[in-house]
Amino acid sequence: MNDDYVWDALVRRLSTTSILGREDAEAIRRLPVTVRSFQADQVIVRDGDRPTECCLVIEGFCHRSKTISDGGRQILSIHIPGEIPDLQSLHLAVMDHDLTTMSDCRLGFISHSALREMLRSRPSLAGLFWRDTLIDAAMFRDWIVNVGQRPAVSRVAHMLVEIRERLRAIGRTSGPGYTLPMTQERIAEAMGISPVHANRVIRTLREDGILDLNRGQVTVLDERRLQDLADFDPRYLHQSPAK
DNA sequence: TCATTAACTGAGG
DNA sequence: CCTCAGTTAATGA
Repeated sequence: MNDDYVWDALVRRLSTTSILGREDAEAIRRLPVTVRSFQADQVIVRDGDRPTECCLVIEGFCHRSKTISDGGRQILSIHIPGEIPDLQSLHLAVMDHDLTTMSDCRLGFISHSALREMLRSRPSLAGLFWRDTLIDAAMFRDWIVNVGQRPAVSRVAHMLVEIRERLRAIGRTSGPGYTLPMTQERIAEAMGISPVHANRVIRTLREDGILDLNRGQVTVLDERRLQDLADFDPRYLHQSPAK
């Protein structure tokens, strides 16, 4: 049940953002986990739920979102393997947003009690998970700035660069492109623009020879201009351990 | 279902 | 007047 691959992305990610000792890594790998497969667009945890376990993304992409009364949905964050998007449910009893799969996913569920026990007995890991939560908050701040201040073309460019850098950190991409299973409608929901405008923005990126986005396949055509447009400073990802 | 495009509209600089 | 973006609607893959 504790197949190594389940934890690989998480251990790799934590080793990138923090200093993860061998014993701490082994303690993580000893956590009891239930692995389940999900299809795309399945709600994992719903706004208002009171979860008793946390969800580790093992394979696939998820997002967190909130829906307002008129049905409009804002995607708040995108999650890749090695992340625990609802870690907050460990300390906040009631979910204040939805967690949904964006692609077919393999997810690992870890009980709150097992996580609490591990964090109680290993203060170094408690500190490390705290740091992870703060990085999550830093990413939210960046997301707000992106959606609130940048023009739509930069917004999309910024998000695509961020996801690429995060995939790189866990060794899931290296070349000039990567796979991101998002429809234009979902990109629109993430960027706070209409689907039609998302389409226009993507066309602009393609026509300007900066980047192509085709059925979930991202291809970078001009790295320099993409960086310029994205206005991307990776500091907020905190991918190097604090000294 | 998802992507594409045109046409029109309005806000704001 | 120009750019950006929302809406509507038609059409294509």
